[in-house]
Amino acid sequence: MGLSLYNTATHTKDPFEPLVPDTVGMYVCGPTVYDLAHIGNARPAVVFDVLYRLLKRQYKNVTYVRNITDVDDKIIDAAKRNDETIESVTARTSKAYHEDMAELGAMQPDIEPRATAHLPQMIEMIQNLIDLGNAYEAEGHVLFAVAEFADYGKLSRRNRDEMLAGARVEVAPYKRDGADFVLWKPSTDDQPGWESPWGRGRPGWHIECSAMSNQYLGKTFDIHGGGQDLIFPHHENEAAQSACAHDGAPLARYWVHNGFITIDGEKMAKSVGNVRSVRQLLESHRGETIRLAMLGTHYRKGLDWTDSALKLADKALDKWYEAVKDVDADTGSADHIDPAVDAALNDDLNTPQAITALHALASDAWAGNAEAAVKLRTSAQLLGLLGQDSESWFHSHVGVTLDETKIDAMVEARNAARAARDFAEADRIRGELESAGIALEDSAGKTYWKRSG
RNA sequence: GGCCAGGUGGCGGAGUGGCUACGCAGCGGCCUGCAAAGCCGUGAACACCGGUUCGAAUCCGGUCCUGGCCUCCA
Repeated sequence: MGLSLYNTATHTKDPFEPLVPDTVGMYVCGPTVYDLAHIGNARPAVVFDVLYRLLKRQYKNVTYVRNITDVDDKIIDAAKRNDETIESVTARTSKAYHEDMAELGAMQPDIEPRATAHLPQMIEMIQNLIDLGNAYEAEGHVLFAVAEFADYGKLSRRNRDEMLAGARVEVAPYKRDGADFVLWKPSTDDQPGWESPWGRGRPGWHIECSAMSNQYLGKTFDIHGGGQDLIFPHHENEAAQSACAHDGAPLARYWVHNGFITIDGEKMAKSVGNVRSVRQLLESHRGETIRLAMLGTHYRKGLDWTDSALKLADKALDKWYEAVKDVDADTGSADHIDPAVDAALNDDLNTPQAITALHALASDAWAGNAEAAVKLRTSAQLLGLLGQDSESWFHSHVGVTLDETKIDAMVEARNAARAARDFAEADRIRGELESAGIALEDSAGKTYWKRSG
């Protein structure tokens, strides 16, 4: 079963063939580190993590690059606002990003380049574009000359005339063409800056991805991913710069974009005041629950984030962890992967379909099919789920108030009461645990407890 | 205004021509000291109007509605 991916460049689901056999390069636009990651930042991290896991299974050499943008005006603003240095803002928020993504079960990319560590490469590429006549210097800025690149607008399917007609911002007077965009801009003394042939300044937003992807993955690589909002202008501009700098070689072969998240049907935005940080969600939900809730909708669709979706995910995980109770967490062997899960994922990452197949396995496992339980464990791990022991899943919860030794003692006391047929006492203990958020389950001679609510 | 996605049962969510997923919730039952979980059974949908076809949620045309982008944004 071969992988196919919906390619924004062709608008069709295309069979995936790497440029070099057995070798895949994937570049995903990572966070601008100026604030805590919100769930919109988390979606691509989780979606491309699933793709990464899938690719690693099928190809020998997979290189996953996800950048960290640590030079940006939003960072400058945040530093001013918090009366904090820029380095402190970027160090603090990228650390938080790593912690939060790890909680969601997202693996670290192979390479995580930082923009500020690649200034020489960016400057070189910009100079190269000037030399080739694709960029020009004007009032301390360097601008990309859109008119010199015939394919500009192809990826995002828009033409320059329409864009200019719809433009809602003043066009800077030094631009030759209203659509020209900044490769380099001057910095004032209180802004971060680097020496360059055009004076002290800093890079425009798009150039870092072109320079860094070139360094780690080469002129043309296989998969370029990110959120849908990046198609224009970010990816359009990256593609234009890179193609011009590389004699027309296309930047990426498959462009993969995830859809947006809304909150209770509304756009998530600072102006609406409904931005949910991952950190905040982790206060009341386990990371794995958030991850499953995210994978419950196909990645290209809009995802409405609601409490009921989280409850659904939590419930499903309870059921699955119960079904794989007797299967070690690290049983994973490719032989046990369910073909239906595999097929669903290979079909443009159809995670909802894969989840359906997991439900079917859980049913079989519940019916006593031990092989199905093993398959459930190993197949779920393709989606980065069911990676922990069932007991630690059930016992883990946020806001723990009772310690486990005490719970175990109470469970024992209750079982003693049950054995003595003192059901009033047994129920009293059950009630006490319940009000502390602990649910008991008597099954097959053993009593399990788990966190509820 | 331009471009791009969508509109599926009470809710979530797959499905590109026929076999009417799946999960949650509901209803009836089995099981259980109680409970939970599980199991069996069950009702319920394809925005609207035309068209193509033996047959359409699925293809074509139109209408209405929703979201995103066009400016920083995952």
